[in-house]
Amino acid sequence: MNEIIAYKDHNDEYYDHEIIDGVPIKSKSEDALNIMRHDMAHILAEAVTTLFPNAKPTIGPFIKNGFYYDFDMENTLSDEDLSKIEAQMKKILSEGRDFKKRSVSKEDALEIFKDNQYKVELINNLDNSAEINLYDQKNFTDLCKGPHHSSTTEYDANFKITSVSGAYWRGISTNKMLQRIYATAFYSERELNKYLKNLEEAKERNHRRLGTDMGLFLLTDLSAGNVFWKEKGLTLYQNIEKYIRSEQQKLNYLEVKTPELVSNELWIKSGHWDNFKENMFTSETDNKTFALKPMNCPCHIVLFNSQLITYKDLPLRYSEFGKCHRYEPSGALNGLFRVRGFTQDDAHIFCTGDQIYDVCNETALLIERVYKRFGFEKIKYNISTKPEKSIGTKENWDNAENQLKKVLSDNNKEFNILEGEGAFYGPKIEFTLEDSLGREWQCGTIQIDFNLPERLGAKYKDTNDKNQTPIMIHRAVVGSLERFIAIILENTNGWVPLFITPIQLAILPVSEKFIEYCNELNQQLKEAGIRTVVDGSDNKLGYKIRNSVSKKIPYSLVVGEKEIESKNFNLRSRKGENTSFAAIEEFKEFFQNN
RNA sequence: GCCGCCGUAGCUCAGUGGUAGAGCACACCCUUGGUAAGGGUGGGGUCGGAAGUUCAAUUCUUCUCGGCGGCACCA
Repeated sequence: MNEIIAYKDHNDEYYDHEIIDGVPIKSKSEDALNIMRHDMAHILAEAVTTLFPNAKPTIGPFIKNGFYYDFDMENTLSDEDLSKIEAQMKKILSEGRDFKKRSVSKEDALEIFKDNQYKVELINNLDNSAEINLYDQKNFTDLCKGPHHSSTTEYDANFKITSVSGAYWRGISTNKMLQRIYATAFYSERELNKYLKNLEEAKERNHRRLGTDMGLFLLTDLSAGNVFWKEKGLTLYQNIEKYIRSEQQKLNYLEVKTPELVSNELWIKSGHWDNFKENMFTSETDNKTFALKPMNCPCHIVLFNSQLITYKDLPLRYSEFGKCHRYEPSGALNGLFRVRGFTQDDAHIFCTGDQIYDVCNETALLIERVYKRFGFEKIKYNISTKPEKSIGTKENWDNAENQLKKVLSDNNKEFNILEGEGAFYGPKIEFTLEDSLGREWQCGTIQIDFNLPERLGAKYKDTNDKNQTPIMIHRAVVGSLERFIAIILENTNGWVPLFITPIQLAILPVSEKFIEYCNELNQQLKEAGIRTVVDGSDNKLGYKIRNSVSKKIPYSLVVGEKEIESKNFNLRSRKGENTSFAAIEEFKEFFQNN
């Protein structure tokens, strides 16, 4: 079967009829899958309205991996309700449904949906000249522009309701909250199961669980959204910091540390007080108002302004692992992904307009290098351009945008342009990495700023001894260290790269007799900079191995009579593979090089 | 902040209108062991917090704090 079921335009917008320059959508294609998912949304709506006649369907689009439908209804849906709905959907599918398109006048449409204020609102928002389409199926009619398959009998639909949650009507927080039913759907049961398994896997890899099991950090209600780092977690954190620092030093960054608590005088000047006062932690002391810094940039400009800077000093790169605090709404907090106290691997580079290319180029390469080192190979790039409301001249914007584009294209990177998505103060590149479960995380950013240096009075002397305002480039590589640690943990299921892992090697004495030898060995290895631990417990070897593997220690070293006699040591990987070393010195090298 | 669900031992979780239980972990004892769990004994919980209903609340109700899934937000 390869028939045409719909068309799409070049913005991937779907149409139920042929359009100029349209691309046909063949059955069973990726696009057809989306259409099938939208079909399923209608099936879901029929099931819900059958079981709950008072439920008012609102909108129900397809989304990545599935679809949802929002309903306004009296009773809140329980898990049992969801099972019932799922069963009802299966029943409907076994009967099969045809989707029949019908065009009606606005008056007729308003009459048909008169009991559903949401559909009425949608109809009233339609262009008066627009054709109003309905899709009829047995027991259900929806206002819908389509397209749909002509019948559910054209494919197998394997679906599962995954969750129910609240969602504002039209996504506006002052509107009524509706109940959104999420579901996933695929053609084959195999694909469905694969997807569900992936969801399970993601749950298993949850960084909160890993953090607890591995003894990395503590999250407690004593300070919601702030992390208590335990010694192992801090080791991880410091190793990440150390590596990024070493890379930055190669690029002549000047690492600084600015106060966490700063007078609101600075935030008023920078404009943050006006815009984000409600989201800042403040303190009244000595009749003055202070705020915990929500970002580092104004502080770096304070440092910049404290000295006489000339064109010879540019580009000037201030970096800081800056601890910032933002009052995030309670519902936004999410493990280490979204916290109130976080550390940015921040830097601000002051430069001239001519230096934008070089600075952004070195930064883009830095970001890529760092991601690779942490095991992320797939990176996506977006460039956000001038929004409607912005400051700075058109010329400056064009220059900056072109330089950003040139950086990426010169490095043979494909990128998307997000028109008008830039900040009001300048364009940016965003770096998004993809993890081993296919999830995407936006981490790095390079942002050009035409505003803040001017606003805070930053100046440098040019070759004519005239004062000029520098351009400032904000950049972050991993973004928030806290969040990045969560990403790394979930990406690797706790098997973080060897050079940052808190404990690299567990030394396992075969019996009590060898503990002393192991302790000496441990001391030697520690002095060589290897992070080791001795398991001197009264357990059998198999148990010790199991234990060190479950604590995510990547290597173990079994030490007994055999090893001590022969001086031949086997480094055991977590998978049980052994690498033989003729002397301890040899694997010092192994750890230092990995 | 909003909607829904949840909060019981260090961890994962069971359970009940009559003040609690398992597995793992931990301690001690036996075992001195060779590559993913040897055996025994034992300690440990104001059942998130406050108030209410009740003869009696961990269990029911309300409030509150926190967590999770979304929505909204994210300089």
